Amino acid sequence: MIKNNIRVRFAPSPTGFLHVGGARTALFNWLFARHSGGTFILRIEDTDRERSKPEYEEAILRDMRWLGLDWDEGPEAGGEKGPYFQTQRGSLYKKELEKLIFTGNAYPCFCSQEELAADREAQIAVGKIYRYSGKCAQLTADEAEEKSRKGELSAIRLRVKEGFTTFTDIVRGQVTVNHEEIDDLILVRRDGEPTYNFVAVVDDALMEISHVIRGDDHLPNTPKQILVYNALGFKIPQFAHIPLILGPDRSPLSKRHGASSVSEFKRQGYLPETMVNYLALLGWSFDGKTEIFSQEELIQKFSLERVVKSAAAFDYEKLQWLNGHYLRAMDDEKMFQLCRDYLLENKIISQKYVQSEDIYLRRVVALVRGNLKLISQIDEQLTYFLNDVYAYDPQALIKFKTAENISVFERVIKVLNETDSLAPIPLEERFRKEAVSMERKFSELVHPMRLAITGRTNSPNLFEIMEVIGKDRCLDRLQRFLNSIQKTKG
RNA sequence: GACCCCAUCGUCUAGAGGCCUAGGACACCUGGUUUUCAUCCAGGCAACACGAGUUCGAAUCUCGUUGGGGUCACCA
Repeated sequence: MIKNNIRVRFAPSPTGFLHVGGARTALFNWLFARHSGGTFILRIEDTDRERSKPEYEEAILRDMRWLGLDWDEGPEAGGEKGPYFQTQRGSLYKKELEKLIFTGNAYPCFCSQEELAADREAQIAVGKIYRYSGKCAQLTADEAEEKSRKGELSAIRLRVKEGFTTFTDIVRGQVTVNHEEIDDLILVRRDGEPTYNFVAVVDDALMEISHVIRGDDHLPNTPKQILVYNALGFKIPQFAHIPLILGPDRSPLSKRHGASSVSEFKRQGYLPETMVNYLALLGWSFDGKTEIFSQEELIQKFSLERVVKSAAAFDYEKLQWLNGHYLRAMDDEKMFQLCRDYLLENKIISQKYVQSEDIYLRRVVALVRGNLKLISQIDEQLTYFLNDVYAYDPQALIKFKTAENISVFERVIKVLNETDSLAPIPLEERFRKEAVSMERKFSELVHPMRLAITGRTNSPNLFEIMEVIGKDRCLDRLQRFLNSIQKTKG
């Protein structure tokens, strides 16, 4: 496919799992790229060597793939503008830094951390806002050289002149910041490591990023970065800052609200199509009416102009409803595979059982799937299919374990014994007739039977269950229930 | 605290001066379908944060107040 000049990127730090906020940022970038025929780039911002871990990096790639967010350039994909790991781009930063020093847009700062800290405290004590004094900005080239010759270490700062920076954000509109609000920011630390606001700009510029789509939290960084773009002589990209995702209590979404990382949602039994659809709806809408979007429809309909400005609270209930929707729409084979994988992963059933009972399991899943909103709920739907001994619902037990039900169960067992085929429709017909002849309501027959055969008051179609479980097991279960009534009531 | 951003039902949102007695979805409530649950169907509850302007007319424009969020690092 021929790509145009639209290039966007998602740039996670491998310091943790992929958070839903990050996932949505990635999604919006991806949708924008796919919609416009542009290029989607994945860049790993791993310069925080203490917190970055390879396992997080792997997890992020895995979760991105699970969501279906494929990247055109980046780790494992390669690309012309690499490397795509910041830790491998040191020489590029060095080269750009030299440009800045040569043009006088950056200068060495010899102030020690202690000095700066003291300065800060002094200013705060007087009730002023802390700003770097600009002391080292005054140093002449000779003075600076003299200091370095004496072995004094320096950080490198950007020289910020007076004035205002204005930019137009695609979702926020025009934003203006007075340079008084901006310090002479550090570009390279005393230890030689470049800082985020410097490397992000260099990377975005060198990778020819046309649209920077990222979280709201970067909005205050943007004027600083524009200053760096200008100092470097690079073209400024378009910016689009998307609002943050909050928890149900409107504080930033975190683990204490429940699941907050993509892998956690996956583990709980959510589908990737659910996550993509829901995340797209969180902060974006098409017409305010349509709720269900396939990935193709999202690509076709997405636009940054329709991204909302305000932060959205994550609604776990709506997510679950959506998942139920996608689960219902799924074909039996895929549903079976997902359930089987879930049951195997959580060691609820063994590989051996899956192999020997393949047909049985398929029929069971097809039966109970109607009640699932999460794949993980398959577990508790399965109890009476996997075990012949199970607890009875206590309330229902009181209701149905009655002396008068003795004759009911005797009849039911007799009828079932005389029945050869358990095909659900004729079987139901047979019991309907039986209810009439017993002068009982059909439900008065079905409910006690359900309790005996499943242990519960609700289940899928009882007669389909009976067919799947088989005549012998059903008779055993009915007989066992009858015996227990006779023992206490007889 | 300073600076920046935001503000429509409980939640996600539609709404870009008259189409709004504010629409849709989740949740909730009622009824229907079903052997039960789930589904499905029908209906209901429920919001323009507040106060001043501008205007013939404001959810929509302006200002202020309040509330929420973000950022203020030699973290990313």
